[in-house]
Amino acid sequence: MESNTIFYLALPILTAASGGVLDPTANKPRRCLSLLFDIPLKQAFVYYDTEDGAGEVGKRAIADFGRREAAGFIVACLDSPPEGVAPDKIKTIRRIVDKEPIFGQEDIALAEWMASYYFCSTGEALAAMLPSGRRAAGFSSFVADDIDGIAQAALELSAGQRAALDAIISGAGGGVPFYLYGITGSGKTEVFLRAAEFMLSAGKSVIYLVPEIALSRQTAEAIGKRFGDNAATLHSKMTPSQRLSEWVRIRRGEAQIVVGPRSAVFAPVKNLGLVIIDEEHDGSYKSGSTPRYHGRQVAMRRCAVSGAALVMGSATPSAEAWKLMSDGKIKRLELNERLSGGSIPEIRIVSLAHSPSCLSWDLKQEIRETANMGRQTILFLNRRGFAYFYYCDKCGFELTCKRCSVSLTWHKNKGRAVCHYCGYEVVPPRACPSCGSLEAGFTGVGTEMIEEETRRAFPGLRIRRVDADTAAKKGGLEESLALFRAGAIDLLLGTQMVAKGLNFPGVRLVGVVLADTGLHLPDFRAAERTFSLLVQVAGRAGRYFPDGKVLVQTLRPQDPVIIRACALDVDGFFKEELAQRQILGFPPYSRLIRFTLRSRKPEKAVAAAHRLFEFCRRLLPKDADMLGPAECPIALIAGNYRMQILLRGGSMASLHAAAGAAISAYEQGKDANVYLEIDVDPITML
DNA sequence: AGCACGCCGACT
DNA sequence: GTCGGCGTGCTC
Repeated sequence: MESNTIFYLALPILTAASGGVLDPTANKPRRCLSLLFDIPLKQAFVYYDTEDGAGEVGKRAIADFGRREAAGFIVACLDSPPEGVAPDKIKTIRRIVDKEPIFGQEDIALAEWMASYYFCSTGEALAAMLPSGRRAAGFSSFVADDIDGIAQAALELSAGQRAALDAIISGAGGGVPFYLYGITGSGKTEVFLRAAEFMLSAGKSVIYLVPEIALSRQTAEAIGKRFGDNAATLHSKMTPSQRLSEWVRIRRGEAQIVVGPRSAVFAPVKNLGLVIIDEEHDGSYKSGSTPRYHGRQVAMRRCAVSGAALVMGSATPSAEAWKLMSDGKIKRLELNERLSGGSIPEIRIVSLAHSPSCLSWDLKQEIRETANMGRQTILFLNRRGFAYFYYCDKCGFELTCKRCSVSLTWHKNKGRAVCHYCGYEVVPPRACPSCGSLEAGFTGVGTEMIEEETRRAFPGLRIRRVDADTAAKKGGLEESLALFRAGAIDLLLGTQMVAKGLNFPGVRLVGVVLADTGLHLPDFRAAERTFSLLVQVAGRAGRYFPDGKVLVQTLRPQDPVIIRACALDVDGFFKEELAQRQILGFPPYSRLIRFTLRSRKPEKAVAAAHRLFEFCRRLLPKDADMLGPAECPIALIAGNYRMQILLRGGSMASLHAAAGAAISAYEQGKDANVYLEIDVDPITML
């Protein structure tokens, strides 16, 4: 502020009598604070501390920053202004926010590690570590609450559970993470909870990570029942101030077990002994905005630094975890008995090829039968909106990129099908390249369309659709689920969100409307996601309704992914999938760094992408290559055109170093109107 | 990132 | 004549 200068110039005359300029301490160097802000600038800003010298490392401070006021994180205290900063430019802190530091030295070290690994600023990393710092934006995930199972300890453990628990608490891994692998209902949760109880009794703290959607108030309550005041939860329905008060409780050491989504990995627990990652495969562990960290990666770092144990678990591990288990870098603990009594339901594959409707005759028949029995149906669509892909109705042929093995996406304005990994494009063939049929082209399905058809086919049924739009209204999803549980709805239709209804006692039939929609996404993880989703649906469904049925509709009943998912053949799936990944050079056989360049002007984004590409090309290690530059699958978002470059290498260390060098070179003389986004270990590439 | 300054197009 | 678009530059 200019007024500051004026104020100081005017001050001596007014205050000379009371000390002011004549004060002998006036020339003494003043104590300075180094602040980091939650902005993409990788630079600290120096301020004078307040008169009382309340500034301390780890506290937040409000300061005049540019033309506004902002809260910064104090990361250093200095006895005098540092060289290189003009002393007359230094302003004084407005006020100190915290009575006690909210970050310790180890937290700042973790933020610095995040900043270097994820190419963000340390200030952004610190902000992400606070409960109310950034909005926790969760996406797809899949866990039906097992409230009773959490609240009450099982009386006796199975042999498998006992063995797994013993391995974990004896520290048999010697620093190697554990993986609890077992079908739904095999009692993973109980092992997690017992391991947690053991750590607590040993005076150590526990962080229990769950997917975003799993963290309802009910789950939190069940955990509270089991652990009492010892537990802190950070769920999505909490207000920022509630989260902060939980945070403070944890930091004071009043809660030793913290349950929460990915951001809970930063919980400021004392004496961390164990981190649990439930449903390890879940995509919501990866942050979708800066800093784009992966909860699992941060957990591994925290555990490595602190010596804490790490235990993950899922019925459908990620391909990364599966490979690490095969290589012996993660210790696999297998649970293969089904404890909860439920049996695997009948899972039937129904072909939807040549069907004029998206509800097959078989599915309609089963819906009718279920309704006649007075029972309920769930129709499940694994992708919302419309997914367009080239498909031959006659032979099932699908147009994919030869280099990347992902579906090509239809570009109406270009009149071409484009690969969003490498940029390859073709004019879609008029006739099917495989069988010559003319019944080939771009097709798609969506929830609205299915709702319409279902209502037409079953005018007597009480049908409810839940998706992102309807659930966005407050209580929309909860209300629908409550009505469904109460039997006031006969058929529930929707995306992932309906999963919580899978274990309701009235449900008899689960119909997966189109199992292969996900398979057509331009993403090398498409098969993995589809597989995981189907196995989870089948597993959950069979848990509580032994007479239940699962009908899986697909355009490709012969697809091995679909067949293996319906047979719950996890080993078979990964054997083939990993072989495929190895051939194509995708993770887990390589590591990826993704650059996204966005700009108002398409040509600027393109030019910037090519400039960055050149730097990368010159700096890339020998075991690395690049895909792109290509348009992003969603090329235009909010008026910004987006281009992407994918770096792919054998080791993250060398790839990361090259990426860092390329970014620095690119930043010199870059176009101000192009924004570069960096995603290390990306999991979605839309 | 956010915010102000500054310079060119369609409106009360 | 002005309101308002977004390109440019800066933040101790």
